Amino acid sequence: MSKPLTVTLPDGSRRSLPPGSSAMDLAATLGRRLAADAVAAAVDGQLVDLSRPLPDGATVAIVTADSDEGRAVLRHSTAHVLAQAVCALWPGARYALGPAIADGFYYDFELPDGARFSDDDLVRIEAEMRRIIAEDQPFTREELDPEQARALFADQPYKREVIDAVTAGDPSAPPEAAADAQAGERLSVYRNGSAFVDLCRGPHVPSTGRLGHFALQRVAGAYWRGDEHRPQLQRVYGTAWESAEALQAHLDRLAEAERRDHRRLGQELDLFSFPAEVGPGLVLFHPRGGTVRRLMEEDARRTHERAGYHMVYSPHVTKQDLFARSGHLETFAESMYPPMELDEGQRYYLKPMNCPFHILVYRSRQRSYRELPLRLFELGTVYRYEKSGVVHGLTRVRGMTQDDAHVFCTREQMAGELEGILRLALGTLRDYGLADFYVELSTRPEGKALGTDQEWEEATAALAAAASAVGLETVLDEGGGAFYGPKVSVQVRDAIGRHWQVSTVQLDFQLPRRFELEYVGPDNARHRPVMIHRALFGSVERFLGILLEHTAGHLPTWLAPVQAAVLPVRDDHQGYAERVHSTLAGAGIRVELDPATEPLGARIRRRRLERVPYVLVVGQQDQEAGTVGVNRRGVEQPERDVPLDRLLDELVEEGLR
RNA sequence: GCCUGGGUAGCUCAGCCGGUAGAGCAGCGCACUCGUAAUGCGCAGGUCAGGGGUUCGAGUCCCCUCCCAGGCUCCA
Repeated sequence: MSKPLTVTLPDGSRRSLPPGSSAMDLAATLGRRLAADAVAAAVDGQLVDLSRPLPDGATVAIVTADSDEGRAVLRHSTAHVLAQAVCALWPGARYALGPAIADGFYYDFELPDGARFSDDDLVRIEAEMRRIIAEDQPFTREELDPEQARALFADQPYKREVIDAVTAGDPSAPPEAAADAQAGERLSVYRNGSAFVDLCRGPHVPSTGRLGHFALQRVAGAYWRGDEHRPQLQRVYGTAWESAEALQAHLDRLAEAERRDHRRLGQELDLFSFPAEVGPGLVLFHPRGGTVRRLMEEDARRTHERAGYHMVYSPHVTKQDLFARSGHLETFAESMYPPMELDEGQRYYLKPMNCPFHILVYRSRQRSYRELPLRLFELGTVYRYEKSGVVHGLTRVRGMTQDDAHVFCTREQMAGELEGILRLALGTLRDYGLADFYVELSTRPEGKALGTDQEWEEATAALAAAASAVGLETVLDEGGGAFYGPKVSVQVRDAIGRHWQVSTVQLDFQLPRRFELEYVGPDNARHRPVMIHRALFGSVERFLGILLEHTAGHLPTWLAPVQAAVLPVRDDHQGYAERVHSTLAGAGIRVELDPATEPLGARIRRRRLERVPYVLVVGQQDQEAGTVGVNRRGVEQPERDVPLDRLLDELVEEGLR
């Protein structure tokens, strides 16, 4: 008779169990519900199968499917079932890696004879997976030494490569599916059903019957181990959840993101388009989108002038020498449009950045310390030759306009300038209705960075200080800085929880040196200024895209291309409608009139779908009383008999800047 | 750049085994004059992304190019 074993639960209490008890046994003593929801256990912080015998004295937490860890186990187990199904349907298929990822899982395959998956195949695979799940096959763990594992996976070259990498202690071994083994140690495999076995660290759910709330989503090509020189495999993506409700909620979130897609809204609201005739990543702004953009740009100019910036302009093309001197041709050439040959071999480039021009403005004459900080601002249109596979709507384009500025200052002024810029950025973002931010601090990149360690440290510290001064949560992005300096960026969380990089602030000691910038100090000696690159929107186009997705097209009233529509109930109210229209238009409101050529309900519907903030209905009573019926965006019930003066005040207050 | 899947009317999409193009919405015309999310009838609208090939015949099959989507790689 061996002694009972004792384990500690997460709340600090202890339990005694018969010797050899597993986590599943423990869960059963804690409650039937818990046992039913359990998918794995955390033993001393290590995730293991529920069936694993518990060591005496361990701290044990039961992991349920509705936790992040539990969902990861669920998803990984579902990925195994996916591979099992594919192997059943395509005998001879090779399977590579199949980890859990955010919201789901994937598995990479190489099918016999170069076969490929189609959408119909997804349906077949899913049916086979449901069959496997219905059989409630147990997942069983086995441990093998490397030689046994190689023999077991003799026909699976990708698995053998993983075994070799893991047993060799290769640090580049794929962590997502690697067996948790050191060189020379045993490897674990998991079996379920009679035919399927996969190299895997685990843990897994006890049996396939625990799975089922999943959906296969799409197929995609993916390079083996992310290397574009290696074979490209067929990847199947899916999502899996702990319950039908959680799965449905996720699918609803995806549908909501689809409805908010700025490319779709851009078309529906007639804001912009990307005609094939123009080229990928190149935007055409229509009148309404043009209005929004004009308002954003006017607002940006006003804000920057108030903050002590000077407006400058620079050309779209320039000679090669300028970008050679700035270093862009060395470090950025891949993203530049090819040059034009002009004037007996002189090469001109489309500009991918504005900074060299602003530097030349600075350098156009001698500068005194009394002029610093000198802040030069430009809505600068730049062109970048983004790879064809990466352009995406307004958020990744080949031609864009940055709200770009360069601040030239002394080292002493640097900290104050950085903090001021961050405050300006946050104020601007709040004006657009964005409220949930954090700051990301990007440090020195590997390899390609210019400058001394000491400069990088000083610059990074200055940025960190500014970030903490504005009181925002800061996340470190190791090695994410530009080649010429570290970066602080403001990340925005949008209405459906995604985050986007918007404002960026970069410190630069390099360009002032390359261009030999100077100012004359109070000591009458020449000094080198520091340069700060910064953009608040990032690019106007991209920011508009983010804003459209965040607001689902309900731009703040001050940005709405049409702020109000006036709808006469019948033809004989047309005269009064025209007076309402001209009153609002005269006050600077963007207002349109919809004559009574179709039923009122149809006109209201159209304007609501257009997201017009104020839909104004005027009829007999209004005409007699000098009032309007007001439909406010987002409000179901209209408000009747609103005096025109009162409405005008409201519109001016909300709609004008 | 790579992989896969796409491109049919302004938009969303149907179009079977190759037999010569269809719907809804939008547009235009006429009628309707209406108090809160789609009035009715009619008309027009197409180089089926572009080019080449196979075929008696191609939206449909094959090849090339362009563009789009989702991934992969990249993202100063």
